[in-house]
Amino acid sequence: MRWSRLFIPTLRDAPAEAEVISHKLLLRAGYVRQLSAGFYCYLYLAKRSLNKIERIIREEMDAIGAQEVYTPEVHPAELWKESGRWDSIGHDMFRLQDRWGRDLCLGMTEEEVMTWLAKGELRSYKQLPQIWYQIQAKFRDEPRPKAGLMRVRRFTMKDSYSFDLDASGLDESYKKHYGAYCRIFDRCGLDYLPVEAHSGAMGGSESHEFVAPSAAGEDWLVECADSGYAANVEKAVARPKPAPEDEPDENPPEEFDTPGKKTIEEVASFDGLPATSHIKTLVMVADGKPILVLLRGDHGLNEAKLEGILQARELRPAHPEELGDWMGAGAGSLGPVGVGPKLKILADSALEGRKNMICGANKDGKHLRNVTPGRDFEAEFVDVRQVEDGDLDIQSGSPVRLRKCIEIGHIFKLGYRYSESMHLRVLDVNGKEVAPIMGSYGIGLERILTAAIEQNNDEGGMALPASIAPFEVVVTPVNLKDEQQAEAAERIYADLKTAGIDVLFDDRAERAGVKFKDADLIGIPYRIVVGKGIVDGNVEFVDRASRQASDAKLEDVVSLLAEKLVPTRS
RNA sequence: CGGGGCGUGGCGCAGUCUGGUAGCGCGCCUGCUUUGGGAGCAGGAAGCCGGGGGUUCGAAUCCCUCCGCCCCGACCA
Repeated sequence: MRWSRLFIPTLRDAPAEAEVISHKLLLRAGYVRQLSAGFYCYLYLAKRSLNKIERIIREEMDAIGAQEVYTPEVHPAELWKESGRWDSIGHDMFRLQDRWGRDLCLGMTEEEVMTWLAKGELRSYKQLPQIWYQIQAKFRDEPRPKAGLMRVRRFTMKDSYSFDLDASGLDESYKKHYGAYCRIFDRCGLDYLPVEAHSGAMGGSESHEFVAPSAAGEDWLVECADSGYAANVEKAVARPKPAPEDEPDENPPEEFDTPGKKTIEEVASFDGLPATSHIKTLVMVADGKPILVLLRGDHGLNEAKLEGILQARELRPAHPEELGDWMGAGAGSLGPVGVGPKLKILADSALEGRKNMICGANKDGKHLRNVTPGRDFEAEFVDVRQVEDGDLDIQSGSPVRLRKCIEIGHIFKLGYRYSESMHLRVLDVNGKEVAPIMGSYGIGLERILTAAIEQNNDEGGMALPASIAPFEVVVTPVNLKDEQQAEAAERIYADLKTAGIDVLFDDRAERAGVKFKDADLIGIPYRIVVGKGIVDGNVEFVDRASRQASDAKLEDVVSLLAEKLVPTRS
């Protein structure tokens, strides 16, 4: 394409609304423009790049035998009522009504529609397994869209769904996706890794997230270099840093005054014991029912774990009034002694076997000392602790590390949740009705672009991997008024096109500096500069990412580039 | 939803405190010169100062109200 005819509105200054690097560069490089919060227009360059990502995904999905389909973005409410998610999802779902007042929603994921489709058509085990996928807009009314394309209200998703006769079949489908996802992200040139993940509102047993480490990410990845362990922090387990030995005495609990001391830190510095000797008492409300959750004073609650243990749909901290009603004291003076069996008490496993700890007395301004779990209160011990940097890995015993990352894909074993709730059945080999077992698998296309930019940029702009850059190479004549340069540049452009290379020809009547700056900004991986050297038959070949430049013969440059592109094309 | 910030030509900003009829840089258009890392000179176009209401002789500026955008938190497949 000839740059002079294209709409690539680059900016010298980043608009003030942009904070993260990828957002700034997407705007500056003329990739996107924002329509309103969480809604973006994709301009020519972004669309080209997304098309390439789409193509890679399509090739790899087709390669595992998945079949591409397309379902409507607007869904009738009935389907979502059938699965129960019309009520459980809440404000994240865009809802609307048609002219007759019938409830509809915009698709945020497609388990319901795909299960409906399967229900109408699948009759026999002989038709299984099936994997159906689509690449389509998804809508989620995020409470806070942010960071450019990172968290938006309309995005493009590759979503696929597998239907198998039994668990081992699902294993197969799951493995196929796992492999396809690795190949997709490899081909997109991302630094990424699969991690064990929390299956959240999707339900189901096994789940992996594919994450791209990046400071701009919103998720935390827990990893251990020695064992290779990697998990989302929502799911991660590790051994906590040990607490000092407890006092061995066998004294009963004793109340003492702690006027105005509310946080663990305040109480600890008041009573002189370390935070690890305190019990943090939280009152959570799970589907309307109060639960007491206990943690070591220096630990934090992992709500995802708790939600999983309780199988709760909705989990929230208790309101201050509720604390008064249930506990007789406010936050900062709560404790488990004397509370059971009225309230269910869950204690984090780090409290198991501990003695003589300090907790709130359920009287404002008072705490108890010499509190021993198991003796002074009964609790069920569970893992509800949020893993922290420096905790010890279960396998290797080495410290784990926390890193921020961007979630780019997620695969779930759904089990029978949707086939049961929506009554999907096929006949098995004995002529008996059975529910197929399902999996669902998603990739966010814009997240791939965002992660690629976050991972590949410098002060000059983006340096996208060749496989997903909008163009593979830009041809830059330094001075178009120089006939020899103009002619050579035209010829290289034509030859590159003939060779099937995705080439952008910067034929604009701009000075060389402007062209270089723009080419760097929009992130084209290779640049061929046609300048004064052309009198000796030389052009310059520049690698965007490394900024390394070398001379090449005019007649060699096309094959030189073609060779470099080979690994990016498979 | 709670807290904070912002809204002035396409982009970045000043002007608002102390009311007097809008300015700077970049970009854009025309011409000439220039041509290897965002050129120079000359000329030019472009703004209901987010919307509405009020105060005032007079409002970008003061008051009320609504809207939008960004950040932190809550939330989040």
